[in-house]
Amino acid sequence: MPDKNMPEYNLLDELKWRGLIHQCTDEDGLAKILATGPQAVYIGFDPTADSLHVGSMMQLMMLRRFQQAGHRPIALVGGATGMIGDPSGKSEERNLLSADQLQKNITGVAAQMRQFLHFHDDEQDHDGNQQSNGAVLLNNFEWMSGYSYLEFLRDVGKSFPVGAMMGKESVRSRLDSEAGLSYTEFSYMLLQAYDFVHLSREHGCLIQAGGSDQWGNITAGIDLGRRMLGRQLFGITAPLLTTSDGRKMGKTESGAIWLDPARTSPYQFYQYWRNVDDADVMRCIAYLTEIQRVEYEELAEATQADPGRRVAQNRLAEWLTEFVHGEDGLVNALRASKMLFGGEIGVQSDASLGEIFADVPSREVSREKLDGEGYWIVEALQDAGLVASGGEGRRAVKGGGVYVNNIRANDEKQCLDVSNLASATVMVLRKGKKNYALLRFV
RNA sequence: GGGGGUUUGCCCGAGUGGUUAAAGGGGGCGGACUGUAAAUCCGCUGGCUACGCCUACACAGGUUCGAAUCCUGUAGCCCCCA
Repeated sequence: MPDKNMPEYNLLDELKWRGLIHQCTDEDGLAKILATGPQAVYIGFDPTADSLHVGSMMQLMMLRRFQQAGHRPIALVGGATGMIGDPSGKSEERNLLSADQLQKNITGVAAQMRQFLHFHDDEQDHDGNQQSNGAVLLNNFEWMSGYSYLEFLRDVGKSFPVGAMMGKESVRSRLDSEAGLSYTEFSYMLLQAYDFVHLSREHGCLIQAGGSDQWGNITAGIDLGRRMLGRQLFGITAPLLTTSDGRKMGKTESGAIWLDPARTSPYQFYQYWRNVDDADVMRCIAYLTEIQRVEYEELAEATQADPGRRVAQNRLAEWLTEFVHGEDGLVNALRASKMLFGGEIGVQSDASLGEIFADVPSREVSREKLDGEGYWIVEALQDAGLVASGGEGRRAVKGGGVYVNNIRANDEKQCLDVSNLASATVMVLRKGKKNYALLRFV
């Protein structure tokens, strides 16, 4: 139950001002059932990796917002559907995952969801009311694996007009393309549609949310619900998180931004958000954070007035980093940012350097290199992996793009020795603005 | 099956038998400026044990003191005729 003492808060209004409603099957109907009491809401997650990335954050935050409004979120991981692969928005047939990999992915993803959702029914709220909207994690493999092909065709396939399937954008675009569409992928829609029916029947779930690319799958589920159960289901989609020029957010040249700190360190995560374009930052804040409307307006105004200060970017980066990686993660990210974008790196301890430069690639080099005539800087750059060849290294130094402990080195013949160490065993090399590498002398 | 054309560095694209490691552009990488931005401007952009050496203009051979540039063959792409 929603906390009676909380200020009355209308979920749909909240979603609306945040721009989170892209499409909705029956908004008035949805508003009505939301008003009647707690509802179960489901969003499906594709376990394609053992970590979620920022693309899934939208969906998780969506569930979280529902939960905060007193509703029960159902996070569905697609153990079964993941074996098939959703063709929506994909230009090619997907590789199927092995059962082992799938299990690993589900475990990893489920752990991350705890950051966003409360999974247990709380004992009682302070009015003594039973809190009963703990999130539920389900895996559709549970009900799909035992379903025989024949039964499925009789129960589900029978209620599925091919004409409607052919009309879906996801199918059509693939049929017209060269890549084509396999029967397996074509059938994906039936599985997801059936999930909705199953959840409706077993968990009383009437609402499915998702990204706008899920519209076709969601409406398929709604149709199936009407046919099989004679029940009115609802669908709501959020816009995709894209940049102002239409590219998906959360991707960099070097890959996706993950929630798992082992894949994307808090520092990288923080930096990604801090560098969001002015044109995109307010949308990110609305979509991904719980920053309230008043502050949102202030940030928008501040950005408009003086974009150079980047108050909105900083706030976004700090909010998200703390939310996903905790206070420690944020502190580390801030410390590393300060060091990496600051001036000269003075003498540090090995431990603190190691922590700050946790993301930075490091190589071990024999300490003897520093003896005698020293360690030629070009060779050091190569050993650190910052340049591919000696020639490139020389050019980089000549062009003024190489720094040792953040001090520019401009002599290509320079040799490094013990005095260039930033800590007992570590030297910090940098090429250009942001390319760091550590050398550990052992 | 016959005839013609084309093939250049990460990509596009110039190229005279002799400073051609190959014009120009794009991209990439540095630098300046800036907001750890965009735009702009500047430099670099085959390798090396480096004032020198090596490998490069589809591939293999040949003609030349000398070839990306001429000849022959092979392969890829394009066009025309049957």
